[in-house]
Amino acid sequence: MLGEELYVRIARLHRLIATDVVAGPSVAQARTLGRLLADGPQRVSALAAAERTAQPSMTALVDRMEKAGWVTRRPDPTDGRAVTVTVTERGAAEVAEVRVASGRALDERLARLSEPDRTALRAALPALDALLATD
Amino acid sequence: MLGEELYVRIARLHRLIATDVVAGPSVAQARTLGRLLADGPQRVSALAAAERTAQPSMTALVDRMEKAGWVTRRPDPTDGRAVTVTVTERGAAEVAEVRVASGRALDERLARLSEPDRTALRAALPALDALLATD
DNA sequence: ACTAGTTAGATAGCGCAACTATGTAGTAGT
DNA sequence: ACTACTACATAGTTGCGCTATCTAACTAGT
Repeated sequence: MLGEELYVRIARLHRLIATDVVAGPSVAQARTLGRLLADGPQRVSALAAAERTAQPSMTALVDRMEKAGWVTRRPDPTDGRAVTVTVTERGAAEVAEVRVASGRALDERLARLSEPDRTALRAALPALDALLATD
Repeated sequence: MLGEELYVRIARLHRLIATDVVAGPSVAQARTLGRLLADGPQRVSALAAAERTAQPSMTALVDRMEKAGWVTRRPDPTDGRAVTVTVTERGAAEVAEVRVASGRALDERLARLSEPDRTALRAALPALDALLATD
């Protein structure tokens, strides 16, 4: 089955990219910052749902990113319970940097592959997106 | 750059498969059990190197798997310092089960994709392996 | 053979990321 | 106004990673 084949490879690849991260936001933080940059400021609960985590997990994640100065919490003017998480300029710069750095680490590995292999990976990107969209 | 594109998707996919895991070995444990099944009993340090973790991390991972009854530690007869980690029958059964289960969860998602998307993913498997082999 | 250095693994102690259960406000419905 | 629900925070646990350090055992050099 394809699922079984993919499962192991994704697990190992994740380990690979997590190891290559040197500084700045962790993988989970980069994931969340990326989401915030793509979709704009959001509530904690909306972020948690988007990232498929429990709400307390997201609260903690936002805590750490706020402490690092990458996001800010702002009270929602229309709802006193809600909090809006926004990426700061420093956060945006940081995520751009870590993306380039992690991308470069991966690119160095990709450079050692054959051209057909790289083509196959490039061709699989839309399929990966479709897979991620299955909710 | 391709690396940047892949980076984010792998991170999200990992989150996806980790969320789908219901019981049994975690992703890290399944990864290590799979390695042990593929390459046979190994020392802790060999496992750590293969899984790209620090040796104390692997000691802890083996601790948890040993407690769960999935592996055993045995003294190496030729080297008094070394320990050989072996998968138990229960461990082998468990990893087969979790692979099928996780594979199935992914397969359910894959079933919702288009045939060309599935073909593209299947075609990318060798490239993923090549990427994993870049050490 | 003895000492010095190296290697294998375990331990201690840390941080991050996830979870469940629960608490505390604020909002909304009747 | 009371009740129910919702949004977030807090407490406490677990898993997985790390570095620094310890002990025991092996290896080499004299």
